[in-house]
Amino acid sequence: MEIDERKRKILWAIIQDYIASAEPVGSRTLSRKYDLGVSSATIRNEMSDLEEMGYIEQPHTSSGRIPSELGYRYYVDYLMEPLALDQGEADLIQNEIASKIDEVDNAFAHTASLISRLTQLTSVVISQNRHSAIKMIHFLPYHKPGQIIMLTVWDDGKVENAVVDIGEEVSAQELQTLTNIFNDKVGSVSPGKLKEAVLQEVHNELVQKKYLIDQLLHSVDRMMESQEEEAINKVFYGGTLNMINQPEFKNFDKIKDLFGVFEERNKIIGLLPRHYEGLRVQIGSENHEEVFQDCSLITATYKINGMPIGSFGILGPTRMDYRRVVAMVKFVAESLSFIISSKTFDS
Amino acid sequence: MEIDERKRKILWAIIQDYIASAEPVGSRTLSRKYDLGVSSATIRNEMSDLEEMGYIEQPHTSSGRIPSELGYRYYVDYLMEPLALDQGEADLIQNEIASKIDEVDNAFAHTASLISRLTQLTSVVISQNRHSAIKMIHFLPYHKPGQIIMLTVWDDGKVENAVVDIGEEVSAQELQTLTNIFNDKVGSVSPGKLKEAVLQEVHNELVQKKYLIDQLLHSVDRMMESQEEEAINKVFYGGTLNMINQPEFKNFDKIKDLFGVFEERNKIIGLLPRHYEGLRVQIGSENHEEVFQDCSLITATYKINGMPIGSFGILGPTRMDYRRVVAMVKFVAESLSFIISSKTFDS
DNA sequence: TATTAGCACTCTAATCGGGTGAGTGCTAAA
DNA sequence: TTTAGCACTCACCCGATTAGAGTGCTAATA
Repeated sequence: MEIDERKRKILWAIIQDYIASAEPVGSRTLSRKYDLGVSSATIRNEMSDLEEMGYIEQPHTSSGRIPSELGYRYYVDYLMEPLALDQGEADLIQNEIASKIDEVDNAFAHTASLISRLTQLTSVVISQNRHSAIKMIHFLPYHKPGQIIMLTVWDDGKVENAVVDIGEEVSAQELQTLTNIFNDKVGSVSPGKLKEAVLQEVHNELVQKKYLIDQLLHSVDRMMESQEEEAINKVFYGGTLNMINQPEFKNFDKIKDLFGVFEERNKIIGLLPRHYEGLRVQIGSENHEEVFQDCSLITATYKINGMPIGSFGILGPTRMDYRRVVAMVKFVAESLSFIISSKTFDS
Repeated sequence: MEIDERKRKILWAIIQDYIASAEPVGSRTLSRKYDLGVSSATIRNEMSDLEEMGYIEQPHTSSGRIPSELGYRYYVDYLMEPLALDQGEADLIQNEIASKIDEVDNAFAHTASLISRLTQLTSVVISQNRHSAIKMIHFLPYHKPGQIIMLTVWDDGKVENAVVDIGEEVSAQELQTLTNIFNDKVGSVSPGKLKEAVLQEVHNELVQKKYLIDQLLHSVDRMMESQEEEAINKVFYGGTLNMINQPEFKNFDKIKDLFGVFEERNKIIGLLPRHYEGLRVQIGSENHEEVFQDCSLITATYKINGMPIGSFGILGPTRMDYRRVVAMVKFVAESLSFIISSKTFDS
């Protein structure tokens, strides 16, 4: 059997109506509310066909039909005409991102919150801090004996500091010397070869400080490790509570499971795209997380100067307004890309 | 009317039973399960008295009785005998805190999570970072022109850094000079007088850098402000989802309101004690937050070297096991105080 | 041949009424 | 003062009934 124009129209109408009402849609409702030009009996026949083809299903005999996952998929791929975001909303989003961009984490958190307010769904931002390399190191005195401050500047512009134990007193002068030695090497040598390179430089009066230098090299290693760990993605949610309002989640166990997943940040990260750059619509069981069986997840990656560095997504019940949400996700990902790129252009 | 020994016993039994079962307690249940030495009819009479006195109430005629807030209050104040924490649990808690103490925030988060697992309730830690003063400042070169790194060491040992715009190129040499000037003053002068003191020092070749110095002073101010903002209490929750399991919260609106309050961190802060040092038991409407009308909140402050720096609390339905929770809160607050104090002894 | 009106049928959700059980309050006897 | 006994109340469960929305099928129609 083939899906002809009339079937398409009916499927479209069923999905429209179901998205709005969350109730199974019957043939009479369709013939009344949508201008299909045929009687409810004809619609019934067509619906019967659509059901056989798997696009819609009946919760029980003698109830109206609801879209199946396949139905939503067809809708998203072929029926849904693109929607331009309302200008007011677009401005709102861009302002929100732009005004908070100085504190990037802050910008993410606020964006997630704003989008969830606009959609009444749950939004999530994942920021994948990419690894970076050390560009400059400073060793500075600290007021506790046997400890110094190590300050590192990274090639993405980030500055980090740590207090490190070195077990002996070192004068400001010596720290300066060490700083110079490390800085000479750190920019020009690969991280693995730093140790070797630094040790080459150690001669004369510094030989007796061999132990100290080992300590420092060790601290640098640790700092790099901890940076890598931090680079593990950060997750920002907005409007998780909105899920409680969705009729498909009027069930305590579901809510509990859902919030449980929200708390396990790693799971969410696994569900959002990392490298894929386009827009992704995952419907129902297409996303492999049990609690999200009744959900759809629309995601896109955002980029800095063309390189994907994180993703943005909106989560809601499969019965969501795909048109609007898709437009929203696209726009947010683009705005994030644009604004973050423009801010870090000179890095 | 006076509350005599028998009434006390009956009230005690009612509360015990209700805490365990979450069901209204009837006179027959009491006479069967508790060895009160009188018939159910007598208990009925006594219960009638207790109700008149306001210690218990009836959800509806012909149901059993449940404790009123006054009843819980009486129980907590006069009936409940103290409970020693199970040794295994005590060890578990201390290990958890001790093993995570290097990252204080981490220790708080894990402690909250552990306690909520042990009690099946929600736990919350508030850490009030006290304000501190700058002890040392370094100005260092940054790789973007017109910007430098400002590194501040605070008198509680914390080290912070920030990249600041200064709008002009400054040599490493000049930065060193400025660092020296600022450092001379910053330790010895009150923050308000820093500006004055620094400017006094500015003569000769530095006069032409007046604008630069203004910029730096401004940055220092901003850093102090932002530190103060951060010093606003941090909140760590554990087991917020446990509230969903409580029969008194089998209601979507309540759950939603509750989680809404959890998200508004400031509200929680307002509910926990800041300066009060002992143990506080707030029952039902004793805590002035509408959503917590059916909750009790048991809190205690923890201290560093005798000075309260935060608080720990457990939130649950009014029908909670006060004996156990009180013991738990006491123990956690003491452990936090002890372990944190011992770690920061030399600060 | 495609469409439609009509009708019997199905299933859910809401409503109603009786029965059950836990519990109370009151009264009168111990 | 305590207790046994009894009438009464109320929530809750269960089954039957009904209303309503919707379907599938059939036969008539264009």
